[in-house]
Amino acid sequence: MSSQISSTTTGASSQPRYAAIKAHIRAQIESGEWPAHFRVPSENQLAQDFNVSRMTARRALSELTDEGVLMRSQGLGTFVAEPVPAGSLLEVRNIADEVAARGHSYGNRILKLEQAIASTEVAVALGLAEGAAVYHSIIVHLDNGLPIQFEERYTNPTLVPEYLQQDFSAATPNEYLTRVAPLTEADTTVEAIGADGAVAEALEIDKGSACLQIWRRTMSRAGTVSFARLVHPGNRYRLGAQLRF
Amino acid sequence: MSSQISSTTTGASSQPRYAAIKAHIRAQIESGEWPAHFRVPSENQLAQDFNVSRMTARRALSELTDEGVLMRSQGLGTFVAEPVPAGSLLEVRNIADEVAARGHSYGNRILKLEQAIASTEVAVALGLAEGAAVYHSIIVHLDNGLPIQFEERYTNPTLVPEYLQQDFSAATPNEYLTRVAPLTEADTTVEAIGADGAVAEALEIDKGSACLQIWRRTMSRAGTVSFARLVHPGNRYRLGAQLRF
DNA sequence: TGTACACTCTTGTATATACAAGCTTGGTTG
DNA sequence: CAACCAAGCTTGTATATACAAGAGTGTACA
Repeated sequence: MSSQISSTTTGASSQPRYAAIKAHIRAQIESGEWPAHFRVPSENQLAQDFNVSRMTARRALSELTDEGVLMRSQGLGTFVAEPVPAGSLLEVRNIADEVAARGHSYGNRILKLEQAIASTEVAVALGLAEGAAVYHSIIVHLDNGLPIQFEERYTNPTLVPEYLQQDFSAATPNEYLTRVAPLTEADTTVEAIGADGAVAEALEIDKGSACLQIWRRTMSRAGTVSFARLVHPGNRYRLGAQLRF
Repeated sequence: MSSQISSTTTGASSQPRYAAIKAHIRAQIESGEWPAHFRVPSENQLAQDFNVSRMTARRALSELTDEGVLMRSQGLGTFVAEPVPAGSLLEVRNIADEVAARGHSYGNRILKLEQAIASTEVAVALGLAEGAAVYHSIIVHLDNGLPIQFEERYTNPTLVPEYLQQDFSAATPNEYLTRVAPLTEADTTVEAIGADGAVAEALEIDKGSACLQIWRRTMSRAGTVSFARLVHPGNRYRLGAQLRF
């Protein structure tokens, strides 16, 4: 075949060729032509359609995947990703409820559930003495099987002595804590970070990829109940907050 | 030349080869061996050192660049990026001061400065009637010449009638507004978004790449002064907030 | 009937090669 | 001395090719 449209060697007159392919795919998605879960043409198909090599078509698909627009899986194909879900910061809502509200299935993986010794930072946050015993849990929350939150939590054992005995596959820590110690106040800190090793592995993303990290200290009438670090993959979450000061 | 260490064709026994190169570079940076602005070995050099092709070495460098670890520029080389600067959400600080506090040079580009008609959304935010006249400005703020904030702002002309006459290359809108209408309150919303076309162009990043977007409505005793949308490239900014409720 | 195997399509990794284009350096020339 | 130009480095784009590995399909054989 084939037309051999213009120059064989590139030249990059103005924009690279893979950009045109990316733009085309984006347009199809934005116009609604290709809905979520739609199967995108294969690398070879795109290469043929746009008269470029497979590696060039591949680059377009790879970049869109990095940007969260597409999802790929070896042997199956490339698919339009779901739009990023939106979560709320202000209401300290249960992540399981958020997922359910989207009509998705909720799941979690309990990576750690133990008693530990408070570091200086944790002790200060919980209002305990350094070296005091605290409960430490690490849980990954799943939305349709896909990790969307890494939760590392330190809990005050004097206020919630039965924390370690809970079945967190049934009710999330947040749900349990708000039930046994109704919260009156919370400090929250938001930042954008690159995933470290442990987080990257747990969330099944590349080390260093962008995440939203939330630090939250929840307080009840009796004192500081819990100190949590919540990390969301940037690609799979969106976060809104109304702050007032 | 060459050793031809093992198999010519890949095999991908466990981890891809570019991962080893990425890990090596990360290790050098984390150990402090390669400080910010350090010039990383070239693609050809790495290819030789690790006994891979240039394209494989290139992949390692490209991915680390996407992740914000490195910076590349054609003709010059590849360099270790500065750690992402941290900004504050709570204190509504002047972006110029933030930049100066880091010892960097501040600059800006004024893309738009005009009178406009309030859309429904803007009218509601500013407490004006739909269709009322508002001042509209778009400014890009630069840190050492690199765009770090896209600021789109709607200002209430009844409270700040001389807004359009200001020289915003000398004092940022924020600085001017806090001087003429001391703020008493602010609503802020934070979310992670993919850059749209206009933002991507202004911030010199790829369309769709991750950004922190802040909506902020500032109020003074006399009423709502201004409604701003601030977009930071995720790679070049970090944001902290203490929320309380 | 049912299991195993081969075939085919997909994405993933890796290489060798070519040329484009940006920046620095050094030499040549006016 | 200054201006210009060529050489040599860098990264950026593009191709053709090869093999690896995951997933589905269908056929042949026990």
